[in-house]
Amino acid sequence: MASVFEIIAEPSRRAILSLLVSSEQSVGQIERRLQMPQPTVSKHLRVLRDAGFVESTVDAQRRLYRLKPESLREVDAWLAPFRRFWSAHLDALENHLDRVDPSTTPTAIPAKRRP
Amino acid sequence: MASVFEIIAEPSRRAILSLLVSSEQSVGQIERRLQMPQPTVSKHLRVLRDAGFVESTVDAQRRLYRLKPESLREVDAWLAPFRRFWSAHLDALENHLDRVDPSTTPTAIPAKRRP
DNA sequence: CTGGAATATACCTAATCGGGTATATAAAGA
DNA sequence: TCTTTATATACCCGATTAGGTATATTCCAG
Repeated sequence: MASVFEIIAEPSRRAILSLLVSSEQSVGQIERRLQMPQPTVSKHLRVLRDAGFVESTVDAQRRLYRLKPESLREVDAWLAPFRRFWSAHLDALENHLDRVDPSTTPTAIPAKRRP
Repeated sequence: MASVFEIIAEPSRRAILSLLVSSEQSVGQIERRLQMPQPTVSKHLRVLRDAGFVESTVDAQRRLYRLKPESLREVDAWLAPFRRFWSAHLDALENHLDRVDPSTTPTAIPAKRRP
């Protein structure tokens, strides 16, 4: 299981992560709250732990899992260049780039917008 | 191909999206820039278009693809609750703990540390 | 030390997905 | 018209993966 993006592609894993936002939880609590079988929970937690999304401490027979959200920064960072698109003027870009000549390499990267 | 998260789980698709940040590109341009075979590019573009990540206009035989990044807002929104974790103060977490839903409270609540 | 609770893991299977190749379609140019 | 360019799609295949079931392990209670 390679990338951060593949980890959070799984709905159950996102649910687990979101659940852990509020507080740390034992496997059994996650199991009951998310209504999924225990082996499924454990398996996803294993993936999340290997990827550095969560960490666990031992509490008797229980394992308490808590969030370690540094990994999600990678997603946040990847998202950054796209934020400027939905933050404001998108239409000027669309209209102006309609006539781009694609015959040769389009190494020219247009800046955001030129007033 | 269901969720936004599954769409961007694919490295090639993320590469295409990142490439389109600078400007719209034809299929051939994407093919050359990312060094991937044309059917692969077309297939990923199809997925991205169906998911609303890109849109295309016809330019003679070419198709020009441009970003339509509204879909990525969903990722951004999902990420929001986690940002408070890596943005310094841990005490914001405790405010969040008040929002724990007690309706699905499991039978055994560990009395570890509850005020 | 025996039984039960909590968690992890091994195994199998079905479904999905991405890459590769070949081909279809459409438009431009000779 | 015939050819070339540009893109889309159909098909097959190998790899990955998530779910389900059963079992192993660990720890507490009696």
